[in-house]
Amino acid sequence: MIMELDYQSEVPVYLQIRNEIVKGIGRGQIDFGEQLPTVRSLAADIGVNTMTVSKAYKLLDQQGYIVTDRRRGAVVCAKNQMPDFASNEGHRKELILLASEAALGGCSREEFLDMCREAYVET
Amino acid sequence: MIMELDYQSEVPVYLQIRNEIVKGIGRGQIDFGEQLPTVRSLAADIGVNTMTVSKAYKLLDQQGYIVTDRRRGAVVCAKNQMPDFASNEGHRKELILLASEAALGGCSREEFLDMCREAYVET
DNA sequence: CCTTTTGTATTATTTATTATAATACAAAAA
DNA sequence: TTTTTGTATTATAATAAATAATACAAAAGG
Repeated sequence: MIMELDYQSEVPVYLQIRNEIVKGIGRGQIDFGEQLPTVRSLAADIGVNTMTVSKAYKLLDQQGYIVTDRRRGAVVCAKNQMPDFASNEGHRKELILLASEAALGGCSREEFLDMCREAYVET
Repeated sequence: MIMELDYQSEVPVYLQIRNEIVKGIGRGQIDFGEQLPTVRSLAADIGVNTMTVSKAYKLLDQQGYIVTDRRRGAVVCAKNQMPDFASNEGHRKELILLASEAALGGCSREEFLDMCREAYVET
């Protein structure tokens, strides 16, 4: 599994792993129902501790992106079981902050929306 | 100065202060060129340590939102001096992650753009 | 049966971050 | 001269992040 990590980033590694997997599912590089690599193999691949990957998987499980099972490993949920976006108040607040920064940073509403449109990849 | 802080949040207090000020400027609640409260008064207002507010001001200064001066205090920059948004790669990556989560979470591209449009308040 | 594999729990340790506290400083303004 | 400004300093405490080594329960494969 390809995974771009930035060890200089202020974003913790386990969160970066979580984010990369979410983007992978969103882009279609990881399929719904697909079995993720085991924590041990992924940890070896990217050169981090087993528990760091486990922490990422646990978070993905808690957020409803995957189901982890001691016996079956980690499996991506079905499309219709993914966590709802519109009802997530945290995401709304993130968008408001980003939009504020955009407005201050010289982006008109339409320019901002163009960037948002570009960020959303149709599957 | 009104400031909503969540001490249960995983976002550090100094970052929340920074974010609230950026949103305040973006919403027009804080004017360009306006003098911000002193670190001591804001710290007393919201009940945190002086250095916590100082850290927020220092970050805002480094990012180009305000100018701090030992003698003149903290002053919001002019509109045309605000940090550029479109060229900020970090913001692009944030948008891509959000868009991925939106796509997985049942938001069509248009629904996602509606949320983005709603988040951007015209001044 | 036995071995392997699974995610995770546990314990210990190290490092970095966050926040508080009390003090101090340089320099402009009053 | 005194006050006010942001910030530097030093110390301390609490929390978070990452590593390390080990262990466990339970299913799967042989």
